[in-house]
Amino acid sequence: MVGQVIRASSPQGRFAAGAALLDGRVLMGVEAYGKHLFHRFEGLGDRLHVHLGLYGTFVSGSVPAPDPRGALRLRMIADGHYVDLRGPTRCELLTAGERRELLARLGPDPLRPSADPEPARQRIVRSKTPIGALLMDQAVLAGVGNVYRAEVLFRAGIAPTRPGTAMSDLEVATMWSDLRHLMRAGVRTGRIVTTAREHRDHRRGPARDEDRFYVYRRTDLPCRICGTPIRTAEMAARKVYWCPRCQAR
DNA sequence: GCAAAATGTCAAG
DNA sequence: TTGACCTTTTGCA
Repeated sequence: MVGQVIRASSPQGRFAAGAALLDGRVLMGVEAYGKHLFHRFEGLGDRLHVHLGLYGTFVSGSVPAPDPRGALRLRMIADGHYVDLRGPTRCELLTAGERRELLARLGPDPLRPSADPEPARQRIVRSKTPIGALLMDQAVLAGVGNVYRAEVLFRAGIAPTRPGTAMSDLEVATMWSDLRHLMRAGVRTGRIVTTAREHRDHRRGPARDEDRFYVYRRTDLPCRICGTPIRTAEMAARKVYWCPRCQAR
């Protein structure tokens, strides 16, 4: 929709004032930092800031858009397409200063080509906090969530409970490049798949849903590598999953 | 029909 | 660390 005049509305009403400000403006660009999305509009200093949170979703399609149903926070229409936003934890207009403050609280985002992992490495190796909690901290790394935390630790063979201080520089560097690789694949395909082809039951074609992860949401199921039942526990307010044998270190 | 869970964050204590 | 919040889907009765 970039370059198009956007028709914006908030059928639910919670973002009615904001939508009215956006309506009729040209969308100039859209950018993501970690889990935060920013839209820039012509002639408007503020930017639209969207954070989906746990259950926010964008749904898009070709016009005509279906009649608004349920709680539809924001609908944008341009160039024969609509984009519906439901359930976000944030949908607001931010001034340049507010945006700067928000970005200042974020660690490097593995998806951004220019990101420098060094600040993340320093925070990790200087912290006694478990690596499973550090990976969820957006001030350490921006964009990593509960799926990537569990999966990247499995792929590295590292227990989520390991303190940051017990992480080597090489292990941190390896996790960073693995996150970069996995998250880019996620952007490219629109879904998260962290299993190597040879570790899926069906090795040809796109991964089936139940084949996408090594440990995430696989409590008590056998580890794909060693058969040991996958364990789960709360860490950093979310459930973390790991294989007690493959991630014994 | 209702509870619980879900790729998350923040304020309060 | 806990509870609140945003909304939909799924599983159970």
